[in-house]
Amino acid sequence: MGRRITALEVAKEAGVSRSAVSLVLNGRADGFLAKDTQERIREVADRLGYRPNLLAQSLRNQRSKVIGIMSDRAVGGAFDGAIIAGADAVAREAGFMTLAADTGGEPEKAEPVARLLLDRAVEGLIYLTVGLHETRVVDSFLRVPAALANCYPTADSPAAASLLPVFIPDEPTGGRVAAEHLIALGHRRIAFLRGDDDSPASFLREDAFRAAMGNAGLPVREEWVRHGGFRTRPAYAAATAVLEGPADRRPTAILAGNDRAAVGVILAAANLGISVPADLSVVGYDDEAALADLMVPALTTVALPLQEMGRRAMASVLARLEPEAAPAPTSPPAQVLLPCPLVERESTAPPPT
Amino acid sequence: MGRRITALEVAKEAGVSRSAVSLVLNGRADGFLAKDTQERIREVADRLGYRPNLLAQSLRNQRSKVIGIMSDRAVGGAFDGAIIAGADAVAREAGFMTLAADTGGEPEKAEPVARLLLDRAVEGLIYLTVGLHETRVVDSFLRVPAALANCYPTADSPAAASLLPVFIPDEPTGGRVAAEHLIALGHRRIAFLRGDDDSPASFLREDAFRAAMGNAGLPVREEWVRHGGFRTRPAYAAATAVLEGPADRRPTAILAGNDRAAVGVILAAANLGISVPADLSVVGYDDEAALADLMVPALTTVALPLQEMGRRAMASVLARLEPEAAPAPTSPPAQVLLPCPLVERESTAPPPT
DNA sequence: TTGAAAGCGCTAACAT
DNA sequence: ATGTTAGCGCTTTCAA
Repeated sequence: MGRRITALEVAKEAGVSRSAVSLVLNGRADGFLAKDTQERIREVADRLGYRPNLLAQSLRNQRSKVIGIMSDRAVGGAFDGAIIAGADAVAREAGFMTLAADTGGEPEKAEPVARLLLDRAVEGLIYLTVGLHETRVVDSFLRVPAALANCYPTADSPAAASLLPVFIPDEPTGGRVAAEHLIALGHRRIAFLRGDDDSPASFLREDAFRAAMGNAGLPVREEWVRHGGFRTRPAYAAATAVLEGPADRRPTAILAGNDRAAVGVILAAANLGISVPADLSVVGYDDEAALADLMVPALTTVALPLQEMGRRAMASVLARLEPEAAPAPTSPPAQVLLPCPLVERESTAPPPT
Repeated sequence: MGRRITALEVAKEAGVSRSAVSLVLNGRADGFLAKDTQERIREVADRLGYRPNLLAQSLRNQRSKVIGIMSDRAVGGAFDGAIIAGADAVAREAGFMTLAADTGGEPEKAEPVARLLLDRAVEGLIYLTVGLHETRVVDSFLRVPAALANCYPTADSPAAASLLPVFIPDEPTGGRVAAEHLIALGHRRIAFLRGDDDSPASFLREDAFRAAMGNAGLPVREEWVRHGGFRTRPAYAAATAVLEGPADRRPTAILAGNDRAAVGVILAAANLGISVPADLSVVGYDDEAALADLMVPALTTVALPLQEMGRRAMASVLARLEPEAAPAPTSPPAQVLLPCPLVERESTAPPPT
């Protein structure tokens, strides 16, 4: 492992002082150093393959240019991955790197992990969760600019946590749009499969469904509003129950709790000989990568703004770090709802006549 | 943002020198400092909430305790995520953190990204790819202990790259095991859907299939060996073609190129009224999270050792960093094939009689 | 225009 | 058993 070139060596080789090197490489040399001296220094640095030691720079400048990202599950899932990707892109744009760590699903690890990140001198912190839910904000998050993505503070979080910017999906609108899509296609007999009970999104989506039906003057048949969960198998069972019976007495469309549940619905339909979308329209939720667009028929669904949550959370942190570069809105709203666009694919069509 | 406590402040408060603090906190104090002094220092450090600045430590010790992980695609997918998770777990175990970055799919970014990581003083480097394939190893990877996961060096890589430890799935064995599973169940009419042509895994799996059939004295029907790709839709079409015709003239089992293709097979079978696994057994490959175990019926598949590749790659790097702690095997083989275990679920059964 | 010097927070060899 | 000192690589006054 070859030793790295230091600024001092560049200075020697170029026959100048190491402050000269520093000045030139930081673009502060104009007016101090002769143009050709600057040029020579740059040339030598290049030739020697000089690269500044970012650790030393960080220490000296008290500025690490690193933002910490914490996830509540093992970093690596598709959901948190997309959020991190969004955050990372924005960070890199601004010359920052991201340092990611996860709590491995153990909430009590949040504080120690955050401290570890802080020990590495991260300048800001982002906490994100795989599914939308409440999170207890730990004290470390109040020590630097921070933001929450896909989650919001619990009531027992430190008081100041309520000031943290929160970026979450606009589930009410997403749920409404999904229902309205079906209604606009002409469906009147629409079933709703609610997701897991421990997710706030499940109820938000159900409420939105009911509201949309009400707005359209359509009745909600309670026997068609059932728990389907967030996984394929239970949804398969729920869909089978709803779909049994003659064609004129079953729903012509089903809104599933999420994409995995929608897969269960499609599989159940196939098993019953019901053709999607000719006889039954199916709408998922999440636009889960490598799932929704992978079904045959491809799944119409509502996309979660995963990347966008990451992007916005990072932007909000960065804005507080460099006020001049990206002036924050006068009074940033504590909670931002990001749109969940409908992604129309093949699994929805007008109802059979 | 509250200022952090430094070791000097702890020293003052405890009425000792800052070297005393350093010694105690690094466990080198025994024999130098009185027990009760040590105790007092620890107590004060705790009370003040002192935490060493890891940046300063890294600079001083020339030891950052950080390993860089590079991925060829946007960090966040399920495949690279699992590899990173494995690597990260091993790193954390050893008191290291990981700094992840990706090339965003642009090979020419590999070098600059690696340099960025090196500028942050990472002590080692791991390169991983989402799918198994060749990669041009960049020079930066030869400057520190490094390893490759799920990929191997191209011929035009620097000569020294051939010495890099490589951790890849044992596709030949995996493919063989999949075929033998079907054969052991009693299947004789087995079709094979090859994956994408640009993946070495596709051909490795096909060769393994042919070998297993040969070993069992079973004929390979060329019209049942077709290109199915790695995505659902083309596989759906290929499976439909293979499955048309009367039950006694079609295969009783299909080996798909990967799990997504297997989903296409299952969907195609459903569409043709062929029941899985009663009339047709289906085997996937990859054990893609949130896909294989999510189908109904759940997919029998061959698991890729994703986490294991990450784990082993990290262990290999760490071993060279701390020779005493984890003595490397005398002469580590340059290329390690990691087993791909069969995961038996519901989509396979004995053939119809 | 340049160079010397201080200091970011830490560790370790050395002197006391 | 304790304190002093030098230095990791860098930036930034300040004096020359």
